Amino acid sequence: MSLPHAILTALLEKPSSGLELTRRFDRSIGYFWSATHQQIYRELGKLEQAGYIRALPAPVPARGQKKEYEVLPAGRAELAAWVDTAEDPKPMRSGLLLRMRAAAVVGGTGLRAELERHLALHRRQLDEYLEIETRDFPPERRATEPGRLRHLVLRGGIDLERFWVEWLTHAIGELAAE
Amino acid sequence: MSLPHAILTALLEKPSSGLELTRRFDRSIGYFWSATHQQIYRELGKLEQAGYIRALPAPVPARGQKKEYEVLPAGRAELAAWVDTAEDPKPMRSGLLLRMRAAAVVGGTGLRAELERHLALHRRQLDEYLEIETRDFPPERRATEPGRLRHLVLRGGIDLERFWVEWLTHAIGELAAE
DNA sequence: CAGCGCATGTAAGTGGTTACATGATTCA
DNA sequence: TGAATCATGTAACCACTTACATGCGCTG
Repeated sequence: MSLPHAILTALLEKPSSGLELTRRFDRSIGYFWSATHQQIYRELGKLEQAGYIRALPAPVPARGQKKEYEVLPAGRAELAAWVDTAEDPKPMRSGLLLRMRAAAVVGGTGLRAELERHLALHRRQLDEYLEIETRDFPPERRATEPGRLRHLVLRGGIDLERFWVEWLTHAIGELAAE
Repeated sequence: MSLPHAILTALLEKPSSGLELTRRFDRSIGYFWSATHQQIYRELGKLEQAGYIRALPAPVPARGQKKEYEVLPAGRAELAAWVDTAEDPKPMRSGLLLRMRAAAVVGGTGLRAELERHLALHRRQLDEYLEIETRDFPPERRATEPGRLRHLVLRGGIDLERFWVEWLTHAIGELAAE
């Protein structure tokens, strides 16, 4: 039940239309809470009905016309309340680990290549995060509010990708040593 | 679309009833592909219909009676084929990181406590994995088939929990330094 | 024989994915 | 004016979650 809160956060950072939100999800919030444009439009409708956001008055309201949304006080209050709720981490789900476990039972020749492929993908993601870090968080901005929290979030993404790169490298080495 | 393959893997490791599978998911395969008993029963029905598994002949087939399943050759073939397919890693989804990003916008007083809580949970999970490692994978078994792949999978779980513990510890330290 | 735990299931609801539909704008 | 692109939306489907229902077997 977190998509609406992801959208509220994004809209507070900057009022946007549905498609703009979609794009921003693709390269920012979506790194830890992804969403497609269909989800976003549906959710925008619900949030508007709930009185959490409103569409800025548009000259010609019609299908195919851009519609900008902004967060209302009730929406900000809802988000602030949600921030202070507790929620257990969801158990992880990794198709790759599952594949590996299955390979331990039935064998399989393509596993090595699949590990290499994932390694390349995670390396690319790591590089992307590191670029964002040097661009948006120069050392002097890292310790000051409100950048500190956002930098910690990015750090989480970076360290997670590093974990994958290291584990995959290790796994490939083990498989090669057969 | 991986639950059926998780079940096939588990059944190949050891033929089981639905409830036994549920329990084994809770403390083994479920660490990287969790499932509830409702999902498992439903999926067992589908797998049986597809001819991938069969129920071992029971003395009294009736509701409330235990039903053991075993994998048929077609099921093993399906699993072997699946192991050699490619699949991109799904973008991660973390409610905690989202909360943190929201806190950067609307503030929030409970974030610190929530981080501590998650830290405790991840520490406990890490300990559990480490116990499994010392119990099931003594050093001499780690390099030999077929334990090597399974040990790599466990290693993945361990390193992932270590990542969380380290990141959370760092984040809590940063927040304390206000 | 009542109550509890084991075991298998059904039903309804939610959230996310995939495929498609429609209107507006721009530009060759 | 027709094709490409921007922008908003609908519909069907699928996986997962939550709540509940039912029957068997053992034990007090």
